[in-house]
Amino acid sequence: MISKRQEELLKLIVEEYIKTVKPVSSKSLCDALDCSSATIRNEMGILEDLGLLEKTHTSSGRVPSEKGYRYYVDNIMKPKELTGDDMLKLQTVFKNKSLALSDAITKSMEIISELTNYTCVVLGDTSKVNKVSKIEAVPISDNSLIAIVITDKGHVENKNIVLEENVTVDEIKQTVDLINKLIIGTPIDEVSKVLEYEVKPVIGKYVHQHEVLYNAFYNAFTDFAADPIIKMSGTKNILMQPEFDDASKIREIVSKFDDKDMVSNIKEDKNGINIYIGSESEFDDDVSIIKTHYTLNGEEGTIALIGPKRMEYDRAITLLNYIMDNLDS
Amino acid sequence: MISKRQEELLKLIVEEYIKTVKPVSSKSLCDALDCSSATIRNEMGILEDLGLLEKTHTSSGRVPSEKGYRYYVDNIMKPKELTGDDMLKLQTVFKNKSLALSDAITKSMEIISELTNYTCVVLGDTSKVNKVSKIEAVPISDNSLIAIVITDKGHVENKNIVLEENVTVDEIKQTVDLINKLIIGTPIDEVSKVLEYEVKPVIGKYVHQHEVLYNAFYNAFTDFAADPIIKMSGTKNILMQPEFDDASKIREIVSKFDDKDMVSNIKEDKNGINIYIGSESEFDDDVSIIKTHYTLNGEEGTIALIGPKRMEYDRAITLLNYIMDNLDS
DNA sequence: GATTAGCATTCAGGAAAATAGAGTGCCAAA
DNA sequence: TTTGGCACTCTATTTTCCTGAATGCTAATC
Repeated sequence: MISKRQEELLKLIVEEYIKTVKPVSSKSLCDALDCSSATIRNEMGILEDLGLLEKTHTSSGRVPSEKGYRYYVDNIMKPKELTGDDMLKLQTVFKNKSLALSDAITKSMEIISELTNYTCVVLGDTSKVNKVSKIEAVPISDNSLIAIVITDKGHVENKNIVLEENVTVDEIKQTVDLINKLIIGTPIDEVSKVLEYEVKPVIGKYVHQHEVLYNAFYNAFTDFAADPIIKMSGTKNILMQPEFDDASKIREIVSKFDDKDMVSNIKEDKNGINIYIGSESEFDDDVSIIKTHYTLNGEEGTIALIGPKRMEYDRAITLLNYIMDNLDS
Repeated sequence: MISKRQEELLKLIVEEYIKTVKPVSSKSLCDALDCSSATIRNEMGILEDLGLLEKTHTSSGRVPSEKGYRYYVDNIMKPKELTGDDMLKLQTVFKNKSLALSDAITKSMEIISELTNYTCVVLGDTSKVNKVSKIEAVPISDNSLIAIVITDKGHVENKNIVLEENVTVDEIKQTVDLINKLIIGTPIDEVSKVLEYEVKPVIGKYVHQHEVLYNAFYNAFTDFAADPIIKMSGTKNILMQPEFDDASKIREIVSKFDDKDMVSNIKEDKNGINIYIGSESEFDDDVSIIKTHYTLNGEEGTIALIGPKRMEYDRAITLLNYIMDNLDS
C-alpha cells in the first residue's frame, strides 16, 4: 500500500511525463507537493523500489514504469470531461443522422485518431452475429459469375468466381435457388457446415454441373469468413510521437501495421473499454492500446486506439466512451 | 551527345550505385573500362557538367542525378530476362486459373512487392468503363436498407442507406424497379445524370415517399463514384531501403501514404509502362514510381510500384510486363 | 589530342577529450 | 520526518584531431 502523498507524487510524475516526454526531476515538483526536493527524492526512491518508477540512467529524473502506468490507470486516474472543442468535432459525426452504421464507425475512427493524434484501428467481425438473408449470383461471362451474400444486418460480401468449366445460366440459377432455400437464416460462420451437410448431398439431384458449382460457392463462402476487415486511420500519428524518433523503431511499427496477422491480433473479446499498457498490448512493448468490443445492429468488431505508453489515458477513454454511447442509440 | 565510353561509364555508375548505395569512385571502375582513374575522372567531370552525375560533397565519388537516371532508363537500360526464381513465384499467381480478376491483381501486387522489396499500389477506377447491370435494395429495418449496385463487368458496390422517414417495403420495391428500368446499361459515371434527368421527373407519379427515396439513392450513387479504391502492399518495403535511414524522411513518406488524396494522385492515364523518376513522380523527390494503367475485363485502374530513385528499373519493368501480359489473356 | 602519374586539397566520419549542467543519493543537522 | 548540503554520476554538446578516400589539376608521356 502506498501513501496518499506517494500516490499524488505518482500522479504528478505520470501526468508531467505524458505532457513533456522528459524524465521528471524532484525539484520540479517541490511547489506542487509543498516540500523540499530531498523529501521528494526519498519518496521517489520508495516508488522506484516498488517498481512504479524508473530512471533512464543513474542520475536522471524519474519516468513511470509499465507498472506505474498500470497503477495510475487503475487507482489514480479520474474520467475526464470532454472539452468543448472535442465535443464540437465529435458532434459532426452524430448530427448527421443518415449516416449508416458502418460509415459512422469509419467516421468516428477518423475523428478519434485526429483528436488524439494516435492511431485508430477497427477490426470488423461480421461472421459471428450475422445470418445469411440472401445469396445471389450474377453471371458476367461464360465461365465467371459474381456471388453476392447479403446478411440480415446489412452486411454485403461479393466474390468473383471463375468456373473451371462452362455452365449454363439455368444451372447457376438452380444452384442459387437451392442454396438460398437451405441457407437462409444460417449464421455466416456455420454456412460451410450447412453447405457440406445439407446442400452437397442433394445438389446432384437438381443440377447437372453440380460439382463445379458447389466447389465455387463453397470456396467463396470460405473466403468470406477468412477475410478480416481491417480499417486504419491516422497510421502516421503514432509514428510522429517524440518517443519514436528513431528510424528502426518506426520501421518496426510500420512493419507490424503492415502485417495483417499482427493487426488482427488486436481483436478484443471482453466487454467495455480495456486498457493494455506496453507489453500487455502484445503488439509492441512501447505502445499502449485501448480497445473496446462493440456489437451494434449486427455490425460487430473491435475499435482500438494505439498510442504511446504515455498516452492520455483519461482523455482517450472519455472520447471512446462518448463514441460508444452515441453509436449505441 | 555523349560518347560511347561515357555512356558505358554512366551505365556502370548507375548499376553500381543501385547495388551498393555508395558513391562510385573513379578508381573502382578502372578495370571495367580498362583505363586509368584519371581518365575516368575526366570523363566523370564531363558527365557532371552535363548534369548526369552528382557529388555528395567536393571529394566524394559520383552518384547519378535524376537526369542521369533518366538517360539511363531512356537510352542505356536493356530489358532484363526474368530469373528462374522470379518466374517460379510469379507462376503461383497464374497457375491458379480460378482466381477471379480482382483477386489476381491483388495477388500480383503482393508478389511484386515481395519480389522487388518496393511498395506496390493499386488504384481501382471502376467508374469509367463499367455499366450498371442491376441495382437491388434489401430492407434491413424500418428506416434503413442496403442498396447494391452490380455492374456488367462484375463489380459490386453496396451502401447502407438510412432513411429520414419510414417508407414501406412496397415503396422501396417500386423505386428500385423504376430505377432499374431506367438505369440499366448506364456507365457508372453517368448514373447521377440519369437519376436527375430521367428518374427524378417521373418518380413522383409512382412512389409516395419519393423525395426521401430519391435522395437516398442519389447519395448512394454519388458516394460510389467518389470512393477511390486503394490497395497497398509492402508499405514497409520502401521504408526499409537504406537511403531512408532517417526518422523524419520515413515519417514524411508514411504521412504521404496515409493521405488518400496524395495516393490517388498516383493514378496513371497513359498506356504502357511509364517511369517517373524522383521529382517527376510528383509524390516524393526521393522515390521513383513505375506505373501502368490497365483495363482488364472491365476492371480498370493503375498499378504502381514505388521504389527508391536507385530502383532496379530493368527488373521492375520486366516483372510488371510479365504480370500485365499474363493478366491480359 | 588523349592518357596518365603525381600531388595538393577537400571533406566525411570516427575517436578522444573537454566542458557544462541537470540530476541523484546520502549524510548529518534541524 | 524533513531538509540543506555536497559529492558524485551521467548525458549531451562542442571541440579537436586524425585517417582515408576521393577529387581536380598540372605536367609529362604516349
